[in-house]
Amino acid sequence: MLKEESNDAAAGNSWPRICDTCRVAACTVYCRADSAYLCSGCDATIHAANRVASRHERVWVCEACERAPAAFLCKADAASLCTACDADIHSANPLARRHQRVPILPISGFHRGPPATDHGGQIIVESTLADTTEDGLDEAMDEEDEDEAASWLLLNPVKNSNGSNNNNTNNNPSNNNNGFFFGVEMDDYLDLVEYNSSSCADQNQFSTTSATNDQHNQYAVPHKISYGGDSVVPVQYGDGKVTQMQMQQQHKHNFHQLGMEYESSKAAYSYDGSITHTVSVSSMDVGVVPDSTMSDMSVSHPRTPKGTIDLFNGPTIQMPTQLSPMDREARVLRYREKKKTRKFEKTIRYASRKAYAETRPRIKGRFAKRTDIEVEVDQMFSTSLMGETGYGIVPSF
DNA sequence: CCATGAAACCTTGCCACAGAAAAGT
DNA sequence: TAACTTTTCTGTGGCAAGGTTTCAT
Repeated sequence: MLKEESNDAAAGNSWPRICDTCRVAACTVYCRADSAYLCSGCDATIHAANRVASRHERVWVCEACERAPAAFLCKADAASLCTACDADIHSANPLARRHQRVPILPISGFHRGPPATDHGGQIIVESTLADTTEDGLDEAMDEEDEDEAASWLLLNPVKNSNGSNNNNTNNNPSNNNNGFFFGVEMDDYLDLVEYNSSSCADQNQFSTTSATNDQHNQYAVPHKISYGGDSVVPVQYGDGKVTQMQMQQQHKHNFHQLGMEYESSKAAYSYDGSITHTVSVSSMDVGVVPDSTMSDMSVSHPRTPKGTIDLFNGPTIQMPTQLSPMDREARVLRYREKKKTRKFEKTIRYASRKAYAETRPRIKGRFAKRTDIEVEVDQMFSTSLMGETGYGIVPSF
């Protein structure tokens, strides 16, 4: 099975293979026409340059070794794997052998953002026209966006001082958090990490000055690189429409981004700089909080004890106290870009775990212990299935 | 227009277990 | 230092309980 959350590769430019073009970022795709390994940004730049370039066939780099072009897509893991890794991983144990794999399809056209697979395991290629269809609506919402975006710019001292968007009852004047805790998300949308880059010499590639919108898109949605190997499986429900629940979540996400007003939240923060151990992220939050953010945090910080968030280890993010008009405009623009790419679908990070969870016996919704008989039956089933097909198939329900 | 109760909706915690990562030898 | 073993921790889905919001009266 694939390794989980190994961020080592992302830390300190120790990627197995870097982009052949910029040489500052990890490669994510391999262009067959150019025989080049490219990062997302360079891939977008190069292959959006002209029609000929856009026809170059590319494949994702193997998510396991991150060195070779992917040859197979494992449906169970939703992972793109090279031939060697595929053989290695799927010969590890009988369960892994049951994973269904299909030859990976090349990417063509101009794709933007991270790899995503649909239900059929095919790569979703975003059209450059996608944005233009939103323009009308986007313009209509510009004014609203402006206000909303402004509310996100908590660094605005007026906003902070009047408390209109902050129910924080802590009146301690020395408290400079002002939403910084909750800025785990805010950070993602406003790229405050960039302000940290100057004080943190060993920042990863995201702090490079050539941050394009494409790179921002990497933050906005889970990306395979963030997990250093295992896959991300976006989940859509039913006909793919955003559910009411998701809409509400978005609403809360928009207006209670800082968690100050979200009363039902279980997160128990204390504003004197400590966090209690009851921080809880619901399953819905998984889709709301970009995982890349979480992984970014873990890039430089080792795993913390269960139930804690280690926000105070490591370098302190320096918050600018004033924003110039240009800074503000840039932030609003970036905010809008990310708003377009927000995804509220629940993200399944480990499809194999999902498969296990779905097969697991339950009592009133809770997982229950498997009896010996059930284990035996399961083993018999898997053995006979593998005997018949040679390849294992993860059962679908 | 306000108060009250009911209904609908939403959030959270719980459970077992495979597997990844860390820690120990 | 490498190899191996043990321990710790995470993520997964369905249900129930309890909290919140909405609506009718």
